[in-house]
Amino acid sequence: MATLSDVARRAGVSPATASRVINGSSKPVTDELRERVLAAVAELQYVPNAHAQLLARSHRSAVGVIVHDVSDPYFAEITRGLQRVATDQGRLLMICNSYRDPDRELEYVELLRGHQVAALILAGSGYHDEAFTRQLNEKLAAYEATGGRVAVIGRHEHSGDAVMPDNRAGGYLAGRELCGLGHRVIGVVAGPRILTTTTDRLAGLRQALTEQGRDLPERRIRYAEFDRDGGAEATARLLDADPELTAIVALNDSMAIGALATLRARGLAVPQQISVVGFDDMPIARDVTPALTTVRLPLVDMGVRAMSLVLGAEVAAPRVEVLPAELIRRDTAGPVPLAARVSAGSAPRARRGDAAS
Amino acid sequence: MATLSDVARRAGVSPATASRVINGSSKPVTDELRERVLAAVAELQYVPNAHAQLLARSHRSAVGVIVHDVSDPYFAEITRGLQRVATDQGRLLMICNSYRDPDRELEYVELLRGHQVAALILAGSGYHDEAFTRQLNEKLAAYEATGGRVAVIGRHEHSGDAVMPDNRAGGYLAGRELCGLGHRVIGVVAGPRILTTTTDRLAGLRQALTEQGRDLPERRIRYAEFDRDGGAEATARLLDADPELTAIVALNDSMAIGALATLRARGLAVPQQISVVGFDDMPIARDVTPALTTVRLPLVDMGVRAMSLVLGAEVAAPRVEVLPAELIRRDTAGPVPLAARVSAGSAPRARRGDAAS
DNA sequence: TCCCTGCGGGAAAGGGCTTTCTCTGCGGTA
DNA sequence: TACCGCAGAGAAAGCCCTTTCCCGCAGGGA
Repeated sequence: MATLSDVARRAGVSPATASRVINGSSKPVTDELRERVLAAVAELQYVPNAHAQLLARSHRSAVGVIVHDVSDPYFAEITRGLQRVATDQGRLLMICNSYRDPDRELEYVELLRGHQVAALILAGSGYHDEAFTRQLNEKLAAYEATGGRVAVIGRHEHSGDAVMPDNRAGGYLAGRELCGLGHRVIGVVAGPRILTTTTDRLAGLRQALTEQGRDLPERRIRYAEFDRDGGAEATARLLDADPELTAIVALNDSMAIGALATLRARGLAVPQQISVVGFDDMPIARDVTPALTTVRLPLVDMGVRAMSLVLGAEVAAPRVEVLPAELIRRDTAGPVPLAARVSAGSAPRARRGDAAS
Repeated sequence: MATLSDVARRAGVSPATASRVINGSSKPVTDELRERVLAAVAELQYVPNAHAQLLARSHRSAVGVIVHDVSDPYFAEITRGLQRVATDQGRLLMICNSYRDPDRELEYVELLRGHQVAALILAGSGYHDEAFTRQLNEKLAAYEATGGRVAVIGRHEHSGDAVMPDNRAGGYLAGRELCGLGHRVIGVVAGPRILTTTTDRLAGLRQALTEQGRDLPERRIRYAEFDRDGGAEATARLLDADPELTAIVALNDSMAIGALATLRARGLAVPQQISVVGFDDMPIARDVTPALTTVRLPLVDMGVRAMSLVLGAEVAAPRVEVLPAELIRRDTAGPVPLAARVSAGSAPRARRGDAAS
């Protein structure tokens, strides 16, 4: 690889001058030398060594991002928002996939710190794990102590800037919608229970049901991976345990799609026999058939906000921006079936009648 | 930020010793010093400066990857394959999204070269653009001249190692399938015509139709963006121009999903009234309703192969691995409707009869 | 006793670039 | 004519590590 001094030698100038020409320094250089340098660069196909540049400049400019998986639509959307702001400000993004492995998350914090990023953004659910949370906070604090900026998206841990989708309110919306449609026996296809996202959404949902005089016993909740196959499998288990289910809330859209697949496989008509509500409103939600009723989160906006926080002026008090959830009514949630409505009261009498029909 | 010499000073050793401890060098260090260094590292929350390390080691280890967009399922799958091999070999991946902008692609080649990557992988369609192709090849050649390895996935440009999905054969399979089902009036929802992927798939499709005595006039092809909305829009235009269409081939699955959306909006039953065949078999293809009949490409495997080529032994002759396409029959392609079969001969007489019915 | 060997540790030389500081030479002013 | 100031170029000092080379010392063999 050609180096800067190769270029300088070839152009018959000092490395300093070559550097100035190449980087468009403010220091003036005569046109003749400039031309010679540029010619040398072209002839040698010279590309500056980024590591050397970064080291010499000791100029923190890149921003580190830790997500579960960029190719997961939830994070893809958030990343789109992050990217938009970063590009506007001429920042490079370093994106790392933790695949929801806490250890890997910790490692990536160090890795990114080592790469001298100007800021760090952690997106995705936090964990109900005391030890991990403490460790993470220590690392983040150490990073902040050296001037690094940190923001989190959708997790509570961090004491500093945060962008929070209103998961709880979203869960509430889903619950209220189904209650309004007359459903009483509602199952939940949930993500891993160690994730705060799962428990937050669940809490909102439970609150809505309670307010409407329904309940949400643990046996109507199935925890699985937060993806399509997890949703399919959890739905199957739910159905096996409780055939009287008239509605399912999936705690994200991927799981909802898995749920729809299982329901289709079992010949259950959606929404005539059973309703489904998803969560997140990822792009594909409108294209499945029937189109998915779901709770929308402003994902791109979340990314935009987080990056703005982290690149904006430093403020003494930590800022927490809560972004609202919104119910998107499409075609997977309908009124409770008549048969189920008859047996609605959970009195044994009604149950028997239902079973006999 | 604490530096190595801070650590060394605190531990009362030389930077050399500190470095050896931290990096687990093969050179032996007494336990006492080791402990002192480790303690200092912990106290100072020391993290090595990655740029300095990379510079000092001058050790090309990372691999650069340029794709259209990692969050596009097509590339997400390929990337999964790349990642798998890279992780096995302890390589870091630097992934860049070109968003199908040739200039950005060129820039990223330089950027990655500057970052001293050991190899470069370009995934995604090439362009019918002489000037760009030449420029790209020059840059790649310059990189290879300095010992860099290069492989491309799904593009013809490069003269070296390549992994090629058999796009042409895939197009052929789609065409043969539809002909076999009796379709005669087949429309194509195509990606941008500047992409070689588009033209390759189209060529295979055209060959199949020709062999079966059908033709594929330009007016039955609509070019649009290679995504959902492009597919939806192109389908609408196609339908407007040619209401007699009984089948649509979408040149990738995203477009196929857009096509299904348009057909649904217009109340056309799939596959009873009109058939649809996609391309790529991305994961969501099985979850749309009806499940998408499509041409599968071994995406993950393509990534695996490419990374293996590039990290494996250097070989004099460039290797080109062609990976086969496979037709996946699901539910969107069915026999041509009876009405259309009657009017199959393009004789005016039959047409009139059809219109009267 | 002497020399050689080998081990544990430090000094110092890069690695390639940026940037400050210094120097030279020229034009302009007193 | 003497001096000042400034423009334009180069010398050199980092930036923070890694790794080679070298040194001192202790132990073992002759």
